[in-house]
Amino acid sequence: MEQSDTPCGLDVSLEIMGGKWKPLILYHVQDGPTRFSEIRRLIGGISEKVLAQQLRDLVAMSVLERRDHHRVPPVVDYSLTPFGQTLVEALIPLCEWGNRNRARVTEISQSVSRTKIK
Amino acid sequence: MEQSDTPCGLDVSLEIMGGKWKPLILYHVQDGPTRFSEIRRLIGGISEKVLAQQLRDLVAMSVLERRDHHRVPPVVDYSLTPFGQTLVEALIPLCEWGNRNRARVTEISQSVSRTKIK
DNA sequence: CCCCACACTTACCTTTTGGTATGTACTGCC
DNA sequence: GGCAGTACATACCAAAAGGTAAGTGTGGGG
Repeated sequence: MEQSDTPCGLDVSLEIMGGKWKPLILYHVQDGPTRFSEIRRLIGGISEKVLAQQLRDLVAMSVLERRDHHRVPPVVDYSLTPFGQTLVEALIPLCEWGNRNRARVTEISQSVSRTKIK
Repeated sequence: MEQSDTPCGLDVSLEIMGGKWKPLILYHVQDGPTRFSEIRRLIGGISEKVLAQQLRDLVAMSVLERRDHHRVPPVVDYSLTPFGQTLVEALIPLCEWGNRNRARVTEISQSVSRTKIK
């Protein structure tokens, strides 16, 4: 399956943060411990099931740390591990690129979807 | 659907290069015009159908440029547009992160899949 | 007493993504 | 003459990802 010598590390990063939501999760957790429901509100559009799933994945990859405050009703929060912190730093240029090009990208993708309909 | 004010541009970048293969394609095209079959060989593991599809997407988003040399048997190559070049630059930190952490990530993901089996 | 909030889990279904196999028009090589 | 290679398209199918709706146990507010 792997037949190239993969000089580029993208396959590694994608194994951890590949998927629609994981980069967004990492980004929104970066300002300190964040609770489940707060992450959900920050991202917007993600379902509880999927968020729980992806958080479990990220914890398993030791990118995030889960803290259960053992209170009832439940209080749990998530924060970056030092390892996760380095990933987020590598992610920041992509954030900036996205912000710089937001207008252009929305414009292009609108014209693309218009030509698809016709 | 979009209910947060999305201060982070990741959603924009992900719209363009989200998916399993697109970042890899961009990476491998960066050294100049590259032919279809060459990209395929460089990446390894991608099918013709999917590659053709994603190349079309990337061209539609004006990240890549397609040149048909109008020869038979067909000769076509793909290269980064100036716009695409800026994206690849934002992608490089992730490559480097992946290369730095390749060993660690493979180790972790192996122990994860082991615990899943048991 | 009723309902909501919390942080999930589970069952079920739809959508998206990816893969396989085949075909195409043509040329160069043996 | 037959086969490989080129850059795809197309039909069909399998797998993965994601969404919806419901349930869980508890406590606090009305």
